[in-house]
Amino acid sequence: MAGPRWLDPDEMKAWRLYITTSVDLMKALEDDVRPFGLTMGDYQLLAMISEAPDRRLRMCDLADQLRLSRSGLTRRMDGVLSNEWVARVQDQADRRVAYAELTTKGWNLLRKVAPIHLASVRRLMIDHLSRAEVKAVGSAFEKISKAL
Amino acid sequence: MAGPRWLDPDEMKAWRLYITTSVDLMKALEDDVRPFGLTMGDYQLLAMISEAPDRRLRMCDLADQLRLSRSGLTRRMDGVLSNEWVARVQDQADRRVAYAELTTKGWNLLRKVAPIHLASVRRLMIDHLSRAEVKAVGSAFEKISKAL
DNA sequence: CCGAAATAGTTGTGATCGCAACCAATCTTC
DNA sequence: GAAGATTGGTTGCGATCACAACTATTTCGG
Repeated sequence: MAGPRWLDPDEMKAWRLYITTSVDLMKALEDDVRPFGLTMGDYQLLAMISEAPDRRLRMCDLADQLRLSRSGLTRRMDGVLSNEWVARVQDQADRRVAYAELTTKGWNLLRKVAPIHLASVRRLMIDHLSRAEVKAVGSAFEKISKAL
Repeated sequence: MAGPRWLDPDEMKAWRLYITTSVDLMKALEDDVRPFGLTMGDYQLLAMISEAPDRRLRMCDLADQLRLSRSGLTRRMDGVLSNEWVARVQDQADRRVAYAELTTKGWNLLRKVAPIHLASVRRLMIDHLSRAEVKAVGSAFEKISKAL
């Protein structure tokens, strides 16, 4: 085991706190959207579509952005379709393609939930950080993301 | 919607990159332990036990540290038990209690995999960050963790 | 001490999600 | 323009995990 350098205390601290806290943080965010009948998965799906032109997105692109497999997205759509937050629209030009389109009902729900979710993100994370920490977290994950 | 303050660009960047990159990062770490027949869940379980006195831990404490429900841990144990990486040891004093104890086989596996996993953490995350960013990530998640 | 409450762990059930296999539509190549 | 490759999406299946209900053991109040 001529192995790689071990992690020094700062590195170990960053790594461990990041890993364990991330799980807790996600559960806390989940708790805050549950009263609206949403999971974080649903919320992120709605939010993602809402930012696309015409509030619609190809299934394919949606899956990529949500980091879901195609089959994973198909199953997640079941829920938001039956709740009529999202409608399925078949593309006329390329008949393989389906769009996920936010309904008025979905849009209204999102407008209601987004401020609550935003407040959660502040309360649980952002508001505890100094300006420097916010910037450092941003640049750190930007670098990690680019390297992936 | 007299709502809370929106996120400014730095805050939004930190939040979004953190959320999306975390998913990708976890998948990449998963890929690196898979060749050893391990999931990250298994790895974290083995690592957690290995650091406890006598390399054994009460099921209960293990579940808390791994952020698993009790039933979740019971099911996860199935895998590591059948692979004989961990043994189940009943407490004689309190017969409700079971310990998860790392076997020699499990310990040998962990010694082999740990350096590879460590190298992954460096390659995928730590080595891309400046010293200041490492410290900032550590202190940021420490604050978030304490607030939870 | 004895019954009630608390604690440790497992099992039934249902949700989520990935992989492999599949079907359908489009594009490519000769 | 037809065969083969590629792309978009769904379905069968298995893995993971949480919640609720359950059993077994221990602890506590009176």
